[in-house]
Amino acid sequence: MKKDKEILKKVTALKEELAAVSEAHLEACMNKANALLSSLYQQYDFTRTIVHMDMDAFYAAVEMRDNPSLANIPMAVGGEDMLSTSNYIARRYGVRAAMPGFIARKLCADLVIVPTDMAKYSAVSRVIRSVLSQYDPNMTPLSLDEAYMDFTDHLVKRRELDDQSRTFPEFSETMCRCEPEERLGVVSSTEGISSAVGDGVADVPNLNEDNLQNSVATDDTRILPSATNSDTEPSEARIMKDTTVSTDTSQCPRCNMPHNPKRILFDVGVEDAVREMRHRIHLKTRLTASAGIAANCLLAKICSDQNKPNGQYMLPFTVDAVQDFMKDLPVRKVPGVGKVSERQLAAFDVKVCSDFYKHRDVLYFLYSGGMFEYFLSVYLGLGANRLSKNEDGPKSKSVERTFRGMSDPDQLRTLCHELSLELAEDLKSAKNLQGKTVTLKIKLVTFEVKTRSQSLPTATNDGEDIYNVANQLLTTEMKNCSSKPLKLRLMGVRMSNFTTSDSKQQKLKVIRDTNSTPSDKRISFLDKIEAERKSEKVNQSCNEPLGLLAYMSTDKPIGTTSNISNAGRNVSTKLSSVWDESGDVTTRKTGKIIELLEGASNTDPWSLADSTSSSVATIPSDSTVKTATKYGPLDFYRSSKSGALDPWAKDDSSSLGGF
DNA sequence: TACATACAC
DNA sequence: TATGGTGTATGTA
Repeated sequence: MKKDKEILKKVTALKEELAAVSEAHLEACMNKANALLSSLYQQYDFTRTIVHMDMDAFYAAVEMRDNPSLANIPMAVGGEDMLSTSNYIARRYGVRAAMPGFIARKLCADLVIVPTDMAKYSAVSRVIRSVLSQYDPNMTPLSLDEAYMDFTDHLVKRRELDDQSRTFPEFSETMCRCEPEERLGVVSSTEGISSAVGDGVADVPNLNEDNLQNSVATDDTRILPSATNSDTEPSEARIMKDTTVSTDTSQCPRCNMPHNPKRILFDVGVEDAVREMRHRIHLKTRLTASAGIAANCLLAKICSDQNKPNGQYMLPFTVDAVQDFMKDLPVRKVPGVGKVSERQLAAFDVKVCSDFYKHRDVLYFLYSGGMFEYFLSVYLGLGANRLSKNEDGPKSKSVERTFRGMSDPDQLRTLCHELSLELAEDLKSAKNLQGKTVTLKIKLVTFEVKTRSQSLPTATNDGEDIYNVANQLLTTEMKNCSSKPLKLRLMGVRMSNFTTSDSKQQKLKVIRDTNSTPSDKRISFLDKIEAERKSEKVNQSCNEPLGLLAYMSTDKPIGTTSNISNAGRNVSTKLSSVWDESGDVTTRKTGKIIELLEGASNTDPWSLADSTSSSVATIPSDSTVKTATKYGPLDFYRSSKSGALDPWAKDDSSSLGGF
């Protein structure tokens, strides 16, 4: 409603812009687009076979599995405030994920809402992943219930597998569904599996089939008809007619259920491989999955949605098939095109992917280069066909909480403190991550969202450090709109800009000192820094430009920008935070850290010009400069005898910040 | 770097 | 009866 208006406003603005543009300009846009198109066209690559698998209504399916009374009624998983997912019955009423519970109830009065149990879903997810890994050890999960796999290598190996390795028991609730684990010749670690069992998947008889003589009953094996087209049928439907039921009623020693004499043999082709994978997920979890098979991730992902639930779809590996498939695909199905983009694009008559082509001149004009290229590549059906290796840790960590309108500053501060401490704990348990950028997020009662961030010169994960920054940002915000009360419905704290083993990140270190600090203390602080560096196992050479951090005491607020001139060169700096003797961040309102990123000279005095006060300060020439040749940055501090010469004394004589 | 948006799950 | 939490990417300034 209100959102719609904003989108509309943006669209009309864009339309006006478009109307004002000359035809010649649009023609130029068309030419550019065509040029890009022909270069993109070169990029087709059908050498890999990518599979995207997606569990059907995952959370809801798990809950239905574990509580059969939920199986035939509309239900959803989540809270009254927000649903995570709904089962297919509830979907018929329009009940969807990301829908608040009270709206869902309006749509479906009988809706049963089951609370989320992430621990359980994680456990199930581990079991699923153990299956997926056997088809691609480098499988990359997108979430608990979704993953990409590159089947290329498996398909090669698969041709060498004997029938037995491609044979699995039929699914039956009341019979043994165990299978030998290593039959595909892929060593699978069973640790994850065994820990998952008992945890969250107690209902699955026994998933921990380490190996076993639970071999295949070959006489009763059904051969799948070789699949020629995309499969929409549930795998059970493929089981062949009636066969004599075996008289083998021996029990499985692991799950204590009778062996199922009925077996399914899966073929060596791609589609059977994927059907087999889905079947094995079903055997192990009693849950169904859908899958897409295509030449790249983009297509595979779109395809997995095609025959959902409990189906799969393969897009043939030819340019024609791909283009034909994309032609009529609604843009909304494209990953990355959400509600807003859909509306926006629709306003310019772009509804299906071929419209990306049809209106390429207009789109070229309207969108950024990156977005435009994405649109065209989507139109062509191009996408990554190597799975990214997920090797970098998280790029940010955050904690946020929604509550009922709150405006009391003390309460807000308390909350901010709690969030900061929580975040700190998260960071510590996440490989002791340390970050430099703290972001405060607030959502007003009006649903307006604001983020305010501030970067520190050094990384931290200390709760109080984080709070100091977050609270500073919060205070600024509260002051900033003091006319109104600043009523919030959400507050969040995020840390980003994590320190990596990159030399870049370790370029700068802080040296600080006060004149009240005896020199031994100063030295111990230097030692501390030194020790820190050693512990970070740095062995970078000194190719970086010399850097320096100086400390100055002031009452300027954080965020004040200053210009420092170093040998005639201006370097813009920003007041960011204050350290005490131990190097810990303590105060936020007084003090100043100045970073000089380049051009440090270790002999000349530095002159400092504060842009806000126009005052000029000069570092006395008796300053002592230390060079840390091994690590790159220049360490700089002044000898103890600063005295009256200290140019910064005028800023705050009480805590005279000497070097 | 700071901020707003959009998006996915 | 009143709309979540976590994380990523991108555009823009």
